[in-house]
Amino acid sequence: MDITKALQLRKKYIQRQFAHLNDMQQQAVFTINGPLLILAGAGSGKTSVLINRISNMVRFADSFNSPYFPDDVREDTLQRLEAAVSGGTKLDFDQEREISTGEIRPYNILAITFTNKAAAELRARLAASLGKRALDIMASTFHSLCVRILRVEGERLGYAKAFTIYDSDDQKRIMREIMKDLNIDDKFIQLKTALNRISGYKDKLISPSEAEKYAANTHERLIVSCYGEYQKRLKAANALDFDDLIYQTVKLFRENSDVLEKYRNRYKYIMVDEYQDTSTAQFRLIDLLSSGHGNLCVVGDDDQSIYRFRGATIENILSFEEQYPKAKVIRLEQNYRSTANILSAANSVIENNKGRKGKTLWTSVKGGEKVKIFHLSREGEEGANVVSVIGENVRKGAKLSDHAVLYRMNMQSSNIENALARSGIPYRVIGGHRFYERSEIKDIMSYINIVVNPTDNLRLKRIINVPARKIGASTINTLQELADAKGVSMIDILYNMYEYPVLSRALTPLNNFLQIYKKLLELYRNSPMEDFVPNLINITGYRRMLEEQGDEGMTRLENIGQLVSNIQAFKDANEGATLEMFLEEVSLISDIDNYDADADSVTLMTIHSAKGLEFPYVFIVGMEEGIFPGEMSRYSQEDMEEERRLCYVGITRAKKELYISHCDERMIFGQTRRPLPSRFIDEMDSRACRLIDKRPQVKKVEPLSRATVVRPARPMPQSSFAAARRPKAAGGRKKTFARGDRVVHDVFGTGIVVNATPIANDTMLEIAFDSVGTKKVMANFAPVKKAD
DNA sequence: TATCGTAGTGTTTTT
DNA sequence: CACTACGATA
Repeated sequence: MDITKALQLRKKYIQRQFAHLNDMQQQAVFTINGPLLILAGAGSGKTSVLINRISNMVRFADSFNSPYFPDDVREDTLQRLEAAVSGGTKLDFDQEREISTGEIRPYNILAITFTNKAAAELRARLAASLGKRALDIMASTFHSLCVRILRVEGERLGYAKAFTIYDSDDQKRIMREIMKDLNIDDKFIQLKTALNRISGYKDKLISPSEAEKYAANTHERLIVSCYGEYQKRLKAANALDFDDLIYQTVKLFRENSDVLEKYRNRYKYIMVDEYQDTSTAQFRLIDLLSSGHGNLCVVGDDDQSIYRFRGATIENILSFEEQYPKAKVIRLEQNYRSTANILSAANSVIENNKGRKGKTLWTSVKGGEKVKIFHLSREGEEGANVVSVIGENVRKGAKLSDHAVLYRMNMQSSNIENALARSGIPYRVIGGHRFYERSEIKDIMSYINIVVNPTDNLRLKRIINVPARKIGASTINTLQELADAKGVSMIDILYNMYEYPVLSRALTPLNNFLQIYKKLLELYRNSPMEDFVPNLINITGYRRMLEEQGDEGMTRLENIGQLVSNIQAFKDANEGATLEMFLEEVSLISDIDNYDADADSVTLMTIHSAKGLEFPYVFIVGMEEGIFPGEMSRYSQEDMEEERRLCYVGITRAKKELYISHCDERMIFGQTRRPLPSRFIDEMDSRACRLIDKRPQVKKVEPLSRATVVRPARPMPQSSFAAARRPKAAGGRKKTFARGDRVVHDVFGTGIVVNATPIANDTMLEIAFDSVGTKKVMANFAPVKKAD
C-alpha cells in the first residue's frame, strides 16, 4: 500500500465533505485541538461551522491533520476510498470509520449555547448529519449543564437532589422578607438594586464573606448582609437561583478535585457559542473544565455583546488570546445573510465603538434595496406604517412570517399590536408577559413544587392560602418562626401542629390544608404525571375559585389547560419524564425557546430576543434618543457602546429589507415628549439609506440631521396639538361599509363584508376573504377599501 | 381575615 | 400610563 497516496486520498475525501464551506470556515472545522477563537460576524454561518466542526470530530477525529493511517486499514477500504474520491460519492458510517483516527467519541464533546432553543436546534442539526451518534453529544446551555451536574454532585455542597430553582419573582419575595426582618428601609436600598448587586457578586464569584471586605460604605455593607442572609435562606429552602447554578458549580469544582477530574475526562472537547456574552463565573467554569486538555473552542462576536447588564463581560472575548497564549484565531467576516446596503449600514454604525476587535462584514452580493428610514409625526402612525409596508410586501409575494418588528423595550409593542390587531393581521409577541410568569401558572407550579421539594417554604407560602383557607399572615408568620427556630421546614411543623400551643387558634384551617397536601402527595406518587394538575385544581379548590371569577377566571382556567397540555407534550417528547423533570425544564426555558417560525404571523420582540434570528423583512421602531439609545445609557460611554452593539444586532437581523422609523412626538410614561431621531440613524452610511418623510404636512422639511436640528421652540399645548394631528384614515373621510360590500384589503386581498358592527367611533367588519378565510378588522384603521 | 380603593411608584434589556 | 403595595373598612 502506498501510504503517501493513501494519505492524500484521505485528505481529499475529507476536504470534499466540507467543500461547501469557505476557506476560513474550513480552517475552523479542521482546527480541533488546543484553544481556538472564532470571531464570527453576524450571518457568517457560524452555526453551520459549529455543526461541521463537530461532524468532522465525530466522523474523522483529527484525521485531516494526522500523518498516520489506522494500523489495520484494509486494501478494499482504500479502493472504496479511491472510488468515492473520484466519483464524488460519500462513504457510509462504517467505511468512514476505517479511515478515521477515531479517538474522539461523541460522549466527549460538550457544546454550550446561549438559549435552550439554540441547543435544541444544534441537537436537531447534529442528528440530521450524524444520526444516532449525535445522541451522546452534550449540547446544552450553561444553566442546564450546571443543573445536570449539581443534581448528581450537589450533595457535596449540601444540596439535596430535588433542589428548586428560584426565578426572579421568588428572589424578590425572599429579598422583601429579608429587608423586613433586617429592618432595612426599602427606600434606602431598593429591592432591585440589592438583587442586582448580589447577582453581580455571584457573577464575579465573590462569596458573602469576601464581599464584606470590599464593602466600602454603609449602603454596601447592608447589601452584603442581605447577601449573606439571602444565601442562608436559599440554602435552607434547598433552592438555587440562576446565578447560583453557575457559582455553585464552580465552587464544587474548586473544592472537589475528584469531581472536576471526572468532568474533565468526560468533556474533552468543549465549544462555547455566543462567547461574548459569558460572565466571569462562566469563564471560570469552562476554564476549569478545559484546563486539562486545553481543547476549548469559543465562537463569538464582540460587536454583538449585549448582556453586560446581566454580568456578561466583553473582556472574556477581547482577552481570549491573553488568557490562552497558544490560541489560534479565525475570523469569519463574509456575510451570507444580508444585502450590501444593510451591511454597510451595520458597519458604519458599529465603527463608532472604540472597545472592539475591529472587523468589517462583507458580502459578494451587490446592492439590494436601501435601508428605509421613515420619519413619522406621532407614535400612532408607527403601527400604521408597519401595516402598510407589510401590505406591500405581501402583495409582492412575501409571507407574514417573513416579517419581524423589533424594539428596544417590551412596552413599545402595544402600539404595533393595536395596529396589527385592528387590521386583522395575525402576530406573535415574544417576551413581555410570559406564560410561566402568569400568576395562576405560578400558583399551580408552586403546588407541584412543594410536593416535589417539601422544604420549599417560599412556594408553600405562596399557595397555602390560595384559594383562601382562612390562613392569614399572622398564622403564616408563626409557622415560619417555628420552622426557623427548629431548623425544619414549615411542612414539618404542620405535620406536628398539635404540639404547638401558639397554633391552637388556627388548627382547623391548617389541618384542612394539611389534608389537601397529603392528598396531593398521594396523587403525585400514584398517578401518571399528566393527571396531576387536573386533579390538583379540584382537590385544592383552585378550579372553583377561578370559576367564581367570571371571564377573567375562565381565561386563567384556559391557561391552566394549556399547562396541562404542555405537561402532556413534555411527557410525549421525553421518555421516562417525571414532574421533577418538567419543573426543571420550565424553570430554565424562556419565551424565545417557544418561538415557532412556521406559523404564518408577524413576529414582535425586543432586539435582545432577536439575537441569533434572521428575517427577510425587519422593522426597527422607535429609533429615537431616549428610547434607543435609552435614557439611562446617555451618560456612560460603556453603556452607549452597548446600545450601539444592540443596534448592530438589530440591523444585522435583516436579510432583504430593513425599515427604521422614528416619530416627532411620542407619549411615553404618561407624558408626551418630542424626541430627536436616534444618533444611530445619523451614523448610518447615508448612501445605504433612503429617508422617507411620511408626516402629513404640506411642506416638506429637510430630513433632520444632528447639525441642522433645532428643538421645536415651544411644543404646542398637548390637546390642541394632538387634535390637529389626528391621523386620517386612508382616503381622508370616514369609511362606511355595509354587509355585502365587496372590499379589498392590502394584506388579505378581496373579500365580502359579512358583518358590520359599530364599536365606539369605528366599525368592526367581519370579512370573508377569498383566499384566507374570515377575519375581523376595524374599518377606519385597517387598510381596506371598497372594491370596484 | 378579605376586599376594596387609593396613592405612589417606576419605568431596559433576561438565562 | 400601568402596575403594585399598602391601608382602611366591612
